[in-house]
Amino acid sequence: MNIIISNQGIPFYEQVKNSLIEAIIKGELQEGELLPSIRNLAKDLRISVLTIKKAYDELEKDGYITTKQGKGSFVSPQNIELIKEVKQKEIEEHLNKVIEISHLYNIKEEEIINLIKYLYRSENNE
Amino acid sequence: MNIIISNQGIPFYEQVKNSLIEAIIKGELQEGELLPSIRNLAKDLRISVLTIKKAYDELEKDGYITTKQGKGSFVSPQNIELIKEVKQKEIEEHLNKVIEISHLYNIKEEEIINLIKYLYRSENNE
DNA sequence: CTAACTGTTATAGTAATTATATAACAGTTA
DNA sequence: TAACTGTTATATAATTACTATAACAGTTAG
Repeated sequence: MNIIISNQGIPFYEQVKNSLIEAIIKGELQEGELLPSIRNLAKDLRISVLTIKKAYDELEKDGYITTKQGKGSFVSPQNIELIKEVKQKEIEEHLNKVIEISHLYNIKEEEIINLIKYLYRSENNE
Repeated sequence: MNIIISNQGIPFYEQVKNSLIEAIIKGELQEGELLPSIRNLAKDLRISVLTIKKAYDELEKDGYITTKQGKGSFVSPQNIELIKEVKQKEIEEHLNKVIEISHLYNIKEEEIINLIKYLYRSENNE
């Protein structure tokens, strides 16, 4: 598992959280698997234990992991469909903003669709 | 011109800024037109003069208005194409995030395109 | 010129968020 | 018991957003 954090506006704990969610979704972290201890991860990333704890707390709140004092944090059984729904809402929010701007500038639906097709292919070829 | 601000995470100065940009784009504020004085607008919206000033400062920095001490702030001649380019970059950023999530969840391009067509129509019927 | 508008700037304070170090406390397990 | 886990308290610092107050400065109509 690869977690890289950088200092660019996005809080450290968010970056850690997102990296772990991604790893879980990609299957790099399997159900029941033990996460790095907050102390170890903090040492590896050279940030505070409390910052890692905050990330883990949020992951637990969101149902991705469970934590037990003295034992560690474990990947929860994942309801992929549920996660997908959450992510689809995120997609909708982004698309709504796209459409809001499009209407303001009279950008046609067709243009947006072409742009999506273009971007979709660029990313696939990475 | 209608500016409404609310206390929901988005900074006041951003809301003011965005409202004015929208008004300019829609033509509600014409080139050369005098904007409300920072003091009046602050009084109307019941927020600090300095917050309005911050919004106006950013609008000036971004080329939407020009401000002269003692006279007021005026809508700049708009290079609509330039603005459109800026906004297209915003659109691209949103779409890139959409695509990032899509790839993570194996959501097909077709699904996204259908979603955008659907959202496009819903907004048109408002 | 003065009054009444404009914007500008300085000072100082509050509040929330993010991040930190240190240290003590508590559960688990070999 | 030692060596891991996570938890909690305390204190500090930096940044962002927002505020009030007040003084300073340019513009313009009367």
